Amino acid sequence: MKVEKISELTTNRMSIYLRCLNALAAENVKTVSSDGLAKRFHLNSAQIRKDLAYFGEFGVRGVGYYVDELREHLTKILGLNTEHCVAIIGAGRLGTALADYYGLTQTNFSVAAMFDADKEKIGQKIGDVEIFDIKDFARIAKRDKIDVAVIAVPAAVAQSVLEIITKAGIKAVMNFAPTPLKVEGDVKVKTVDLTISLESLSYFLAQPTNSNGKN
Amino acid sequence: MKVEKISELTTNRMSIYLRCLNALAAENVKTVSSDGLAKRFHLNSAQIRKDLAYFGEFGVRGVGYYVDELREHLTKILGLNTEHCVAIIGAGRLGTALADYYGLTQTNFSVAAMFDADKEKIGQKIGDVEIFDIKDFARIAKRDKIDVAVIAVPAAVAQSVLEIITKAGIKAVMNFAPTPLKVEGDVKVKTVDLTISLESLSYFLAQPTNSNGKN
DNA sequence: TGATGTGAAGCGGTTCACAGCC
DNA sequence: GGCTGTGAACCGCTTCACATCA
Repeated sequence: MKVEKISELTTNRMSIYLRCLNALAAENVKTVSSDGLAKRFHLNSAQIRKDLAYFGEFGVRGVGYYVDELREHLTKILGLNTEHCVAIIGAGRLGTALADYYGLTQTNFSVAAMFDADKEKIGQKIGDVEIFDIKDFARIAKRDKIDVAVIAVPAAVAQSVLEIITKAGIKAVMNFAPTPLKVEGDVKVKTVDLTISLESLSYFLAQPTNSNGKN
Repeated sequence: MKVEKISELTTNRMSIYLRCLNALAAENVKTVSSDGLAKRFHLNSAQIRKDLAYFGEFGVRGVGYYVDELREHLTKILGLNTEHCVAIIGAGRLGTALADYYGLTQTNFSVAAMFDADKEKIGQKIGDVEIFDIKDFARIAKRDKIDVAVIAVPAAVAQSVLEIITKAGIKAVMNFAPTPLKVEGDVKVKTVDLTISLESLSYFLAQPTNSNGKN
Protein backbone atom coordinates (compact mmCIF):
# COMPACT_ATOMS: atom_id res chain seq x y z
CA MET A 1 0.00 0.00 0.00
CA LYS A 2 1.29 3.37 -1.06
CA VAL A 3 0.36 6.85 0.01
CA GLU A 4 -0.06 8.41 -3.41
CA LYS A 5 -2.72 10.37 -5.11
CA ILE A 6 -5.22 7.92 -6.53
CA SER A 7 -6.36 8.43 -10.07
CA GLU A 8 -9.98 8.77 -10.96
CA LEU A 9 -9.56 5.91 -13.39
CA THR A 10 -8.71 3.73 -10.44
CA THR A 11 -11.69 4.82 -8.37
CA ASN A 12 -14.01 4.27 -11.33
CA ARG A 13 -12.71 0.74 -11.57
CA MET A 14 -13.20 0.21 -7.84
CA SER A 15 -16.86 0.82 -8.47
CA ILE A 16 -16.81 -1.81 -11.20
CA TYR A 17 -15.01 -4.31 -8.99
CA LEU A 18 -17.63 -3.85 -6.32
CA ARG A 19 -20.39 -4.67 -8.76
CA CYS A 20 -18.54 -7.76 -9.92
CA LEU A 21 -18.06 -8.91 -6.35
CA ASN A 22 -21.74 -8.36 -5.65
CA ALA A 23 -22.53 -10.63 -8.57
CA LEU A 24 -20.19 -13.29 -7.21
CA ALA A 25 -21.61 -12.96 -3.71
CA ALA A 26 -25.10 -13.49 -5.12
CA GLU A 27 -23.81 -16.79 -6.52
CA ASN A 28 -22.41 -17.67 -3.12
CA VAL A 29 -18.80 -17.57 -4.28
CA LYS A 30 -16.51 -17.20 -1.27
CA THR A 31 -13.07 -16.42 -2.69
CA VAL A 32 -11.84 -15.15 -6.01
CA SER A 33 -8.41 -14.54 -7.50
CA SER A 34 -7.56 -11.45 -9.52
CA ASP A 35 -7.27 -13.76 -12.48
CA GLY A 36 -10.67 -15.28 -11.85
CA LEU A 37 -12.28 -11.87 -11.64
CA ALA A 38 -10.52 -10.72 -14.78
CA LYS A 39 -11.53 -13.74 -16.84
CA ARG A 40 -15.11 -13.62 -15.69
CA PHE A 41 -15.72 -9.91 -16.27
CA HIS A 42 -13.28 -9.07 -19.06
CA LEU A 43 -10.91 -7.13 -16.86
CA ASN A 44 -7.13 -7.12 -16.43
CA SER A 45 -5.78 -9.06 -13.48
CA ALA A 46 -2.61 -7.00 -12.99
CA GLN A 47 -4.68 -3.88 -12.94
CA ILE A 48 -7.08 -5.30 -10.39
CA ARG A 49 -4.21 -6.17 -8.07
CA LYS A 50 -2.57 -2.80 -8.54
CA ASP A 51 -5.79 -0.88 -7.99
CA LEU A 52 -6.65 -2.77 -4.82
CA ALA A 53 -3.11 -2.47 -3.49
CA TYR A 54 -3.43 1.32 -3.45
CA PHE A 55 -5.87 0.92 -0.58
CA GLY A 56 -4.46 -1.98 1.39
CA GLU A 57 -3.34 -5.56 1.29
CA PHE A 58 -6.69 -7.26 0.98
CA GLY A 59 -5.55 -10.46 -0.68
CA VAL A 60 -4.06 -13.70 0.55
CA ARG A 61 -1.17 -15.12 -1.47
CA GLY A 62 -1.92 -18.50 -2.88
CA VAL A 63 -5.64 -17.99 -2.29
CA GLY A 64 -6.97 -14.74 -3.69
CA TYR A 65 -9.50 -12.40 -2.11
CA TYR A 66 -12.35 -13.20 0.23
CA VAL A 67 -15.40 -11.91 -1.60
CA ASP A 68 -17.42 -10.66 1.36
CA GLU A 69 -14.46 -9.09 3.06
CA LEU A 70 -13.37 -7.29 -0.09
CA ARG A 71 -16.91 -6.09 -0.73
CA GLU A 72 -16.92 -4.46 2.69
CA HIS A 73 -13.57 -2.81 2.06
CA LEU A 74 -14.68 -1.43 -1.29
CA THR A 75 -17.97 -0.22 0.12
CA LYS A 76 -16.14 1.72 2.79
CA ILE A 77 -13.50 3.05 0.41
CA LEU A 78 -16.15 4.35 -1.97
CA GLY A 79 -18.07 5.92 0.87
CA LEU A 80 -21.10 3.79 0.13
CA ASN A 81 -21.63 2.93 3.76
CA THR A 82 -23.24 6.32 4.30
CA GLU A 83 -26.35 7.75 2.70
CA HIS A 84 -26.09 10.58 0.19
CA CYS A 85 -28.82 13.09 -0.52
CA VAL A 86 -29.10 14.23 -4.10
CA ALA A 87 -30.67 17.36 -5.55
CA ILE A 88 -31.48 17.55 -9.22
CA ILE A 89 -31.51 20.99 -10.79
CA GLY A 90 -33.63 21.20 -13.91
CA ALA A 91 -37.01 19.47 -13.93
CA GLY A 92 -37.11 19.00 -17.68
CA ARG A 93 -37.24 15.65 -19.39
CA LEU A 94 -33.70 14.67 -18.55
CA GLY A 95 -33.95 15.85 -14.95
CA THR A 96 -37.17 13.99 -14.27
CA ALA A 97 -35.84 10.86 -15.94
CA LEU A 98 -32.73 11.00 -13.78
CA ALA A 99 -34.89 11.46 -10.70
CA ASP A 100 -36.76 8.28 -11.52
CA TYR A 101 -33.64 6.42 -12.53
CA TYR A 102 -31.59 7.28 -9.47
CA GLY A 103 -34.54 6.84 -7.18
CA LEU A 104 -35.00 3.29 -8.38
CA THR A 105 -31.53 1.98 -9.03
CA GLN A 106 -29.34 3.55 -6.39
CA THR A 107 -29.53 2.28 -2.88
CA ASN A 108 -27.18 4.69 -1.14
CA PHE A 109 -28.36 7.77 -2.98
CA SER A 110 -31.78 9.25 -2.48
CA VAL A 111 -33.17 12.10 -4.50
CA ALA A 112 -34.33 14.56 -1.86
CA ALA A 113 -35.35 17.55 -3.95
CA MET A 114 -35.60 18.97 -7.43
CA PHE A 115 -35.22 22.57 -8.52
CA ASP A 116 -36.31 24.65 -11.46
CA ALA A 117 -36.88 28.28 -12.38
CA ASP A 118 -40.17 27.65 -14.19
CA LYS A 119 -43.13 28.81 -12.05
CA GLU A 120 -45.31 26.19 -13.73
CA LYS A 121 -43.17 23.38 -12.41
CA ILE A 122 -42.42 24.68 -8.94
CA GLY A 123 -44.57 22.95 -6.35
CA GLN A 124 -45.25 19.90 -8.50
CA LYS A 125 -43.92 16.47 -7.65
CA ILE A 126 -42.00 13.82 -9.55
CA GLY A 127 -42.87 10.65 -7.66
CA ASP A 128 -42.33 11.69 -4.03
CA VAL A 129 -39.88 14.43 -4.88
CA GLU A 130 -41.01 18.03 -4.80
CA ILE A 131 -39.81 20.65 -7.25
CA PHE A 132 -38.60 23.80 -5.52
CA ASP A 133 -37.71 27.26 -6.76
CA ILE A 134 -34.02 27.40 -7.61
CA LYS A 135 -33.89 30.63 -5.59
CA ASP A 136 -34.46 28.57 -2.47
CA PHE A 137 -31.62 26.18 -3.24
CA ALA A 138 -29.31 27.14 -0.37
CA ARG A 139 -32.08 26.93 2.21
CA ILE A 140 -33.50 23.60 1.06
CA ALA A 141 -30.05 22.09 0.53
CA LYS A 142 -29.17 22.86 4.11
CA ARG A 143 -32.51 21.68 5.47
CA ASP A 144 -32.38 18.38 3.58
CA LYS A 145 -28.64 17.86 4.02
CA ILE A 146 -28.03 17.68 0.28
CA ASP A 147 -24.45 16.67 -0.53
CA VAL A 148 -24.64 15.84 -4.23
CA ALA A 149 -26.12 18.02 -6.97
CA VAL A 150 -27.05 16.98 -10.49
CA ILE A 151 -27.14 19.66 -13.18
CA ALA A 152 -29.74 18.88 -15.83
CA VAL A 153 -30.37 22.33 -17.25
CA PRO A 154 -29.62 23.81 -20.69
CA ALA A 155 -25.98 24.58 -21.42
CA ALA A 156 -26.57 28.32 -21.39
CA VAL A 157 -27.45 28.44 -17.69
CA ALA A 158 -25.30 25.58 -16.41
CA GLN A 159 -22.44 27.80 -15.24
CA SER A 160 -24.72 30.03 -13.19
CA VAL A 161 -26.41 27.00 -11.66
CA LEU A 162 -22.99 25.62 -10.72
CA GLU A 163 -22.25 28.86 -8.91
CA ILE A 164 -25.48 28.67 -6.93
CA ILE A 165 -24.64 25.10 -5.99
CA THR A 166 -21.07 25.75 -4.92
CA LYS A 167 -22.07 28.87 -2.96
CA ALA A 168 -24.40 26.62 -0.99
CA GLY A 169 -21.40 24.50 -0.03
CA ILE A 170 -22.05 21.45 -2.20
CA LYS A 171 -18.80 19.67 -3.06
CA ALA A 172 -19.89 16.99 -5.50
CA VAL A 173 -21.61 17.76 -8.76
CA MET A 174 -22.69 15.70 -11.70
CA ASN A 175 -23.15 17.76 -14.84
CA PHE A 176 -25.30 16.69 -17.79
CA ALA A 177 -25.23 20.05 -19.54
CA PRO A 178 -23.18 19.84 -22.74
CA THR A 179 -20.71 22.55 -21.85
CA PRO A 180 -17.35 22.73 -20.12
CA LEU A 181 -17.73 24.30 -16.70
CA LYS A 182 -15.29 26.52 -14.86
CA VAL A 183 -14.84 24.98 -11.44
CA GLU A 184 -13.54 26.89 -8.41
CA GLY A 185 -12.03 25.46 -5.26
CA ASP A 186 -12.27 21.93 -3.97
CA VAL A 187 -15.45 20.98 -5.78
CA LYS A 188 -15.65 17.81 -7.82
CA VAL A 189 -17.58 18.08 -11.05
CA LYS A 190 -18.20 15.06 -13.25
CA THR A 191 -19.52 15.91 -16.66
CA VAL A 192 -21.45 13.34 -18.65
CA ASP A 193 -21.83 14.70 -22.14
CA LEU A 194 -24.37 12.73 -24.11
CA THR A 195 -23.77 14.84 -27.20
CA ILE A 196 -20.06 14.14 -27.32
CA SER A 197 -20.71 10.43 -26.93
CA LEU A 198 -23.08 10.40 -29.88
CA GLU A 199 -20.86 12.53 -32.09
CA SER A 200 -17.97 10.27 -31.30
CA LEU A 201 -20.00 7.36 -32.65
CA SER A 202 -20.77 9.43 -35.71
CA TYR A 203 -17.05 9.94 -36.27
CA PHE A 204 -16.50 6.22 -36.04
CA LEU A 205 -19.20 5.56 -38.62
CA ALA A 206 -17.71 8.16 -40.93
CA GLN A 207 -14.36 6.34 -41.09
CA PRO A 208 -13.79 4.56 -44.42
CA THR A 209 -12.87 1.34 -42.62
CA ASN A 210 -16.44 0.95 -41.48
CA SER A 211 -18.35 2.00 -44.54
CA ASN A 212 -18.41 -1.46 -46.06
CA GLY A 213 -19.20 -3.28 -42.89
CA LYS A 214 -16.02 -5.36 -43.04
CA ASN A 215 -12.39 -4.95 -42.22
CA MET B 1 -1.01 16.30 -40.97
CA LYS B 2 -0.09 12.80 -40.07
CA VAL B 3 -1.53 9.46 -41.02
CA GLU B 4 -1.81 7.92 -37.58
CA LYS B 5 -4.53 6.32 -35.60
CA ILE B 6 -6.49 9.06 -33.94
CA SER B 7 -7.31 8.66 -30.29
CA GLU B 8 -10.85 8.79 -29.03
CA LEU B 9 -9.81 11.55 -26.66
CA THR B 10 -8.98 13.63 -29.70
CA THR B 11 -12.28 12.95 -31.46
CA ASN B 12 -14.19 13.78 -28.27
CA ARG B 13 -12.45 17.12 -28.20
CA MET B 14 -13.22 17.73 -31.86
CA SER B 15 -16.85 17.59 -30.85
CA ILE B 16 -16.18 20.17 -28.14
CA TYR B 17 -14.31 22.43 -30.54
CA LEU B 18 -17.22 22.34 -32.93
CA ARG B 19 -19.58 23.49 -30.22
CA CYS B 20 -17.24 26.29 -29.27
CA LEU B 21 -16.97 27.40 -32.87
CA ASN B 22 -20.74 27.34 -33.19
CA ALA B 23 -20.94 29.67 -30.22
CA LEU B 24 -18.41 32.02 -31.83
CA ALA B 25 -20.21 31.91 -35.17
CA ALA B 26 -23.42 32.87 -33.40
CA GLU B 27 -21.59 35.96 -32.17
CA ASN B 28 -20.45 36.70 -35.69
CA VAL B 29 -16.78 36.12 -34.91
CA LYS B 30 -14.89 35.49 -38.15
CA THR B 31 -11.44 34.26 -37.08
CA VAL B 32 -10.05 32.80 -33.89
CA SER B 33 -6.60 31.73 -32.76
CA SER B 34 -5.96 28.53 -30.82
CA ASP B 35 -5.07 30.77 -27.91
CA GLY B 36 -8.28 32.73 -28.21
CA LEU B 37 -10.34 29.55 -28.23
CA ALA B 38 -8.44 28.15 -25.28
CA LYS B 39 -8.83 31.29 -23.15
CA ARG B 40 -12.49 31.62 -23.91
CA PHE B 41 -13.53 28.02 -23.26
CA HIS B 42 -10.94 26.84 -20.71
CA LEU B 43 -9.07 24.64 -23.15
CA ASN B 44 -5.39 24.13 -23.97
CA SER B 45 -4.10 25.90 -27.06
CA ALA B 46 -1.30 23.45 -27.86
CA GLN B 47 -3.77 20.63 -27.69
CA ILE B 48 -6.21 22.37 -29.98
CA ARG B 49 -3.50 22.88 -32.60
CA LYS B 50 -2.27 19.32 -32.31
CA ASP B 51 -5.75 17.85 -32.50
CA LEU B 52 -6.68 19.86 -35.57
CA ALA B 53 -3.36 19.12 -37.24
CA TYR B 54 -4.17 15.40 -37.23
CA PHE B 55 -6.83 16.14 -39.83
CA GLY B 56 -5.27 18.84 -41.96
CA GLU B 57 -3.68 22.27 -41.99
CA PHE B 58 -6.74 24.38 -41.35
CA GLY B 59 -5.04 27.41 -39.84
CA VAL B 60 -3.24 30.43 -41.22
CA ARG B 61 -0.01 31.42 -39.51
CA GLY B 62 -0.15 34.85 -38.02
CA VAL B 63 -3.95 34.85 -38.24
CA GLY B 64 -5.54 31.77 -36.71
CA TYR B 65 -8.52 29.81 -38.01
CA TYR B 66 -11.47 31.00 -40.04
CA VAL B 67 -14.46 30.09 -37.88
CA ASP B 68 -16.91 29.14 -40.62
CA GLU B 69 -14.37 27.21 -42.61
CA LEU B 70 -13.21 25.25 -39.59
CA ARG B 71 -16.78 24.51 -38.59
CA GLU B 72 -17.36 22.93 -41.96
CA HIS B 73 -14.21 20.85 -41.69
CA LEU B 74 -15.14 19.59 -38.23
CA THR B 75 -18.69 18.83 -39.28
CA LYS B 76 -17.41 16.71 -42.11
CA ILE B 77 -14.73 15.02 -40.02
CA LEU B 78 -17.26 14.06 -37.37
CA GLY B 79 -19.65 12.76 -40.00
CA LEU B 80 -22.29 15.25 -38.94
CA ASN B 81 -23.10 16.22 -42.51
CA THR B 82 -25.15 13.04 -42.86
CA GLU B 83 -28.24 11.99 -40.95
CA HIS B 84 -28.08 9.13 -38.48
CA CYS B 85 -31.01 6.98 -37.49
CA VAL B 86 -31.10 5.83 -33.89
CA ALA B 87 -32.89 2.92 -32.28
CA ILE B 88 -33.37 2.81 -28.53
CA ILE B 89 -33.66 -0.60 -26.95
CA GLY B 90 -35.48 -0.58 -23.65
CA ALA B 91 -38.60 1.54 -23.30
CA GLY B 92 -38.28 1.98 -19.56
CA ARG B 93 -37.81 5.31 -17.85
CA LEU B 94 -34.29 5.85 -19.06
CA GLY B 95 -35.03 4.74 -22.60
CA THR B 96 -38.05 6.99 -22.99
CA ALA B 97 -36.18 9.91 -21.45
CA LEU B 98 -33.33 9.41 -23.91
CA ALA B 99 -35.80 9.24 -26.77
CA ASP B 100 -37.18 12.61 -25.80
CA TYR B 101 -33.76 14.06 -25.09
CA TYR B 102 -32.14 12.99 -28.33
CA GLY B 103 -35.23 13.84 -30.32
CA LEU B 104 -35.13 17.39 -29.08
CA THR B 105 -31.47 18.26 -28.77
CA GLN B 106 -29.76 16.45 -31.61
CA THR B 107 -30.12 17.77 -35.10
CA ASN B 108 -28.29 15.10 -37.06
CA PHE B 109 -29.65 12.17 -35.10
CA SER B 110 -33.27 11.14 -35.27
CA VAL B 111 -34.80 8.45 -33.12
CA ALA B 112 -36.51 6.17 -35.62
CA ALA B 113 -37.69 3.31 -33.42
CA MET B 114 -37.77 1.91 -29.92
CA PHE B 115 -37.75 -1.72 -28.85
CA ASP B 116 -38.80 -3.67 -25.82
CA ALA B 117 -39.72 -7.22 -24.83
CA ASP B 118 -42.72 -6.21 -22.73
CA LYS B 119 -45.97 -6.96 -24.56
CA GLU B 120 -47.66 -4.11 -22.69
CA LYS B 121 -45.30 -1.58 -24.22
CA ILE B 122 -45.06 -2.93 -27.74
CA GLY B 123 -47.23 -0.93 -30.13
CA GLN B 124 -47.32 2.17 -27.94
CA LYS B 125 -45.67 5.41 -28.93
CA ILE B 126 -43.27 7.80 -27.22
CA GLY B 127 -43.89 11.05 -29.04
CA ASP B 128 -43.85 9.99 -32.69
CA VAL B 129 -41.70 6.96 -32.07
CA GLU B 130 -43.27 3.53 -32.03
CA ILE B 131 -42.16 0.76 -29.69
CA PHE B 132 -41.52 -2.50 -31.51
CA ASP B 133 -40.94 -6.06 -30.36
CA ILE B 134 -37.22 -6.66 -29.87
CA LYS B 135 -37.69 -9.85 -31.87
CA ASP B 136 -38.30 -7.71 -34.95
CA PHE B 137 -35.14 -5.71 -34.46
CA ALA B 138 -33.24 -6.91 -37.52
CA ARG B 139 -36.20 -6.34 -39.83
CA ILE B 140 -37.10 -2.86 -38.56
CA ALA B 141 -33.44 -1.81 -38.36
CA LYS B 142 -33.01 -2.64 -42.01
CA ARG B 143 -36.30 -1.07 -43.04
CA ASP B 144 -35.59 2.19 -41.19
CA LYS B 145 -31.88 2.26 -42.00
CA ILE B 146 -30.90 2.33 -38.33
CA ASP B 147 -27.15 2.89 -37.88
CA VAL B 148 -26.88 3.69 -34.18
CA ALA B 149 -28.35 1.69 -31.30
CA VAL B 150 -28.80 2.81 -27.71
CA ILE B 151 -28.96 0.14 -25.01
CA ALA B 152 -31.18 1.22 -22.12
CA VAL B 153 -32.09 -2.14 -20.62
CA PRO B 154 -31.20 -3.73 -17.26
CA ALA B 155 -27.62 -4.95 -16.88
CA ALA B 156 -28.67 -8.58 -16.85
CA VAL B 157 -29.92 -8.57 -20.44
CA ALA B 158 -27.54 -5.99 -21.93
CA GLN B 159 -25.13 -8.54 -23.37
CA SER B 160 -27.84 -10.47 -25.18
CA VAL B 161 -29.28 -7.22 -26.55
CA LEU B 162 -25.83 -6.27 -27.82
CA GLU B 163 -25.66 -9.55 -29.68
CA ILE B 164 -29.03 -8.95 -31.34
CA ILE B 165 -27.85 -5.51 -32.37
CA THR B 166 -24.53 -6.59 -33.79
CA LYS B 167 -26.06 -9.53 -35.64
CA ALA B 168 -28.30 -7.00 -37.38
CA GLY B 169 -25.16 -5.27 -38.64
CA ILE B 170 -25.21 -2.17 -36.43
CA LYS B 171 -21.69 -0.82 -35.92
CA ALA B 172 -22.21 1.96 -33.38
CA VAL B 173 -23.70 1.39 -29.95
CA MET B 174 -24.21 3.54 -26.93
CA ASN B 175 -24.63 1.53 -23.76
CA PHE B 176 -26.32 2.84 -20.62
CA ALA B 177 -26.50 -0.53 -18.87
CA PRO B 178 -24.16 -0.60 -15.87
CA THR B 179 -22.13 -3.58 -16.98
CA PRO B 180 -19.00 -4.16 -19.03
CA LEU B 181 -19.89 -5.66 -22.40
CA LYS B 182 -17.94 -8.14 -24.45
CA VAL B 183 -17.63 -6.66 -27.91
CA GLU B 184 -16.89 -8.69 -31.04
CA GLY B 185 -15.54 -7.44 -34.33
CA ASP B 186 -15.45 -3.90 -35.62
CA VAL B 187 -18.28 -2.57 -33.51
CA LYS B 188 -17.89 0.60 -31.49
CA VAL B 189 -19.52 0.55 -28.08
CA LYS B 190 -19.55 3.61 -25.85
CA THR B 191 -20.64 2.90 -22.32
CA VAL B 192 -22.03 5.68 -20.16
CA ASP B 193 -22.25 4.35 -16.64
CA LEU B 194 -24.32 6.64 -14.46
CA THR B 195 -23.69 4.45 -11.43
CA ILE B 196 -19.93 4.68 -11.67
CA SER B 197 -20.13 8.42 -12.02
CA LEU B 198 -22.17 8.74 -8.86
CA GLU B 199 -20.04 6.34 -6.86
CA SER B 200 -16.98 8.21 -7.94
CA LEU B 201 -18.47 11.34 -6.41
CA SER B 202 -19.18 9.37 -3.29
CA TYR B 203 -15.53 8.40 -3.10
CA PHE B 204 -14.52 12.01 -3.42
CA LEU B 205 -16.85 13.01 -0.58
CA ALA B 206 -15.46 10.22 1.60
CA GLN B 207 -11.93 11.60 1.39
CA PRO B 208 -10.79 13.31 4.62
CA THR B 209 -9.61 16.35 2.67
CA ASN B 210 -13.18 17.24 1.88
CA SER B 211 -14.89 16.58 5.15
CA ASN B 212 -14.23 20.04 6.55
CA GLY B 213 -15.00 21.89 3.37
CA LYS B 214 -11.51 23.36 3.13
CA ASN B 215 -8.11 22.32 1.94
C1' DT C 1 5.22 40.24 -36.00
C1' DG C 2 2.09 36.68 -34.70
C1' DA C 3 0.16 32.30 -34.79
C1' DT C 4 0.49 27.68 -36.74
C1' DG C 5 2.31 22.93 -37.01
C1' DT C 6 5.33 19.67 -34.91
C1' DG C 7 9.50 17.18 -33.06
C1' DA C 8 10.99 16.40 -28.40
C1' DA C 9 10.40 16.16 -23.54
C1' DG C 10 7.52 15.11 -19.80
C1' DC C 11 4.06 12.66 -17.37
C1' DG C 12 0.72 9.29 -15.99
C1' DG C 13 -1.42 5.04 -16.61
C1' DT C 14 -1.00 0.12 -18.01
C1' DT C 15 1.31 -4.13 -18.49
C1' DC C 16 5.02 -7.13 -17.50
C1' DA C 17 7.47 -10.16 -14.76
C1' DC C 18 9.00 -11.81 -10.61
C1' DA C 19 10.18 -11.74 -5.60
C1' DG C 20 7.71 -12.76 -1.58
C1' DC C 21 4.40 -15.04 1.07
C1' DC C 22 0.53 -18.48 2.26
C1' DG D 1 2.23 -24.62 -6.21
C1' DG D 2 -0.43 -20.63 -6.47
C1' DC D 3 -1.48 -15.97 -6.14
C1' DT D 4 -0.52 -11.43 -4.35
C1' DG D 5 1.96 -7.04 -4.29
C1' DT D 6 5.14 -4.19 -6.77
C1' DG D 7 9.37 -2.22 -9.17
C1' DA D 8 10.50 -1.66 -13.88
C1' DA D 9 9.48 -1.33 -18.68
C1' DC D 10 6.40 0.24 -21.79
C1' DC D 11 3.10 3.02 -24.05
C1' DG D 12 0.27 6.88 -25.23
C1' DC D 13 -1.34 11.37 -24.29
C1' DT D 14 -0.17 16.13 -23.03
C1' DT D 15 2.73 20.04 -22.82
C1' DC D 16 6.64 22.54 -24.22
C1' DA D 17 9.28 25.17 -27.24
C1' DC D 18 10.58 26.62 -31.54
C1' DA D 19 11.24 26.47 -36.62
C1' DT D 20 8.22 27.91 -40.13
C1' DC D 21 5.47 30.67 -42.71
C1' DA D 22 1.58 34.42 -43.90
